[in-house]
Amino acid sequence: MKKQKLTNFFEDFLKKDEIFSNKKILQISYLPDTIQHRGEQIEEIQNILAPVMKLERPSNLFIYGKTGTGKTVSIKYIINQLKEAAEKVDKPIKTIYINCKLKRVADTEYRIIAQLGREMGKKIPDTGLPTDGVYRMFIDAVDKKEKFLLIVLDEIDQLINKTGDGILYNLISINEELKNSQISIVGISNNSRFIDNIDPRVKSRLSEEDILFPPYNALQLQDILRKRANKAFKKNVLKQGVVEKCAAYSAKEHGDARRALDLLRVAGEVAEREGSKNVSIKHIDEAEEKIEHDRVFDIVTTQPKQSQAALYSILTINSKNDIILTGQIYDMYKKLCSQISLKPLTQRRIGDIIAELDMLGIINATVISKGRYGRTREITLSTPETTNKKIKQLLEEGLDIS
DNA sequence: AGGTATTCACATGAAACTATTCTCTGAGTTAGG
DNA sequence: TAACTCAGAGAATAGTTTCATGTGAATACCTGT
Repeated sequence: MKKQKLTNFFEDFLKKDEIFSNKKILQISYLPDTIQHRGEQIEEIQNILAPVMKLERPSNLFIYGKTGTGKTVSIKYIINQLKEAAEKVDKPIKTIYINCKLKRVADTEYRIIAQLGREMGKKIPDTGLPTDGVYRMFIDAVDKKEKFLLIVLDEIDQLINKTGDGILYNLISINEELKNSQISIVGISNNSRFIDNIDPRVKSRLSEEDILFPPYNALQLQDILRKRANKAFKKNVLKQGVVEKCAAYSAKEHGDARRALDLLRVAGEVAEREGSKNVSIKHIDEAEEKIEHDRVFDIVTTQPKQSQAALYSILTINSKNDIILTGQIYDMYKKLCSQISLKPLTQRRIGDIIAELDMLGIINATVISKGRYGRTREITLSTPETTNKKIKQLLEEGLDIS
């Protein structure tokens, strides 16, 4: 009896595959073979980088634009083209793409240089070496024979405000040490103000050229979505208005194509799980909710214990009244710590943790001044009541609270 | 009444410290010739 | 004598703590009317 059920389940599961024909296409890692609505920018970048084919050093380039405006896709597309072309005519051109946001891979000066060195074929350990030693290794590797190196640093703003702008300065000055080779740098950043906060000497040299990727508007998003959806979904699966709704939703949020694609994919998954044969607007609403829900849960469960404890304190106080202040949280937190025998952190640190939770969008914390009665953060929760309860339960398990 | 000074309750910043992980180096040890 | 082992010095990094300084506006305190 049981066995029967099981096989049926899997059979059904297979049959359910009536929605997607190729889900990969909707994933963010997918590289489309043509890029829509970014022709202007791509052409501009190509023009700037083109001299490298004649073995002249192209200008350093700085690209900025909000998330999901096609920066990464475009540059990857161009790099691929360049690689192919260089191979064909046998020019010594090498490109390296590094995403500076990747935790524990490329988010410090040492790791960036180590990563670059590895790309050049050196074996560099994760730790233990002095940073300037790694610089030497990298420079030696590059300069061994004549070549042109194009380094793309994606999400460079994350790196800089974590570690300062020393890296950029060093990286730019490497050129002076190289005898045979030359380096050009392409920096990609999400926020355009970032460039104003760096050392002016570095600034002028890094952004010899810069290019702005504007957000997509709703129509462009629709185009992009439709093109990908045609390949990703089976025929006639998407109901009328689905693509439009996805596009509208994301256009509202500063034209983030990544979001829109995600939304479409999750909507498909929701429909699939439901056993529905097509994706309707209802599924999009559900997907929207699910994405947010998943995001919050994911963040909460992956936080370190101390942050979880702080969050739990906030949730506990919240059930009594609605305006919460830093001091109250700290008191509650200390009580909680002795209860679960956790070594309490200082108030200074808890203040930072609260700021972090705010950044992650789990809570809303605003600094307010209450005049004679001091200055503090006023904290409210950004998630609905039901979610809060679930989060609290989750934390109780994680923190072993009886 | 109107203006200035205080004061609260933290925020915010910088530096120093701790613990962990990892490499490199050179002294001491071992095993084979 | 070459190969191996192992402890100690140095580094990088994440996560804190310690110390120092900053801050916005409700109140307390004056001051001249």
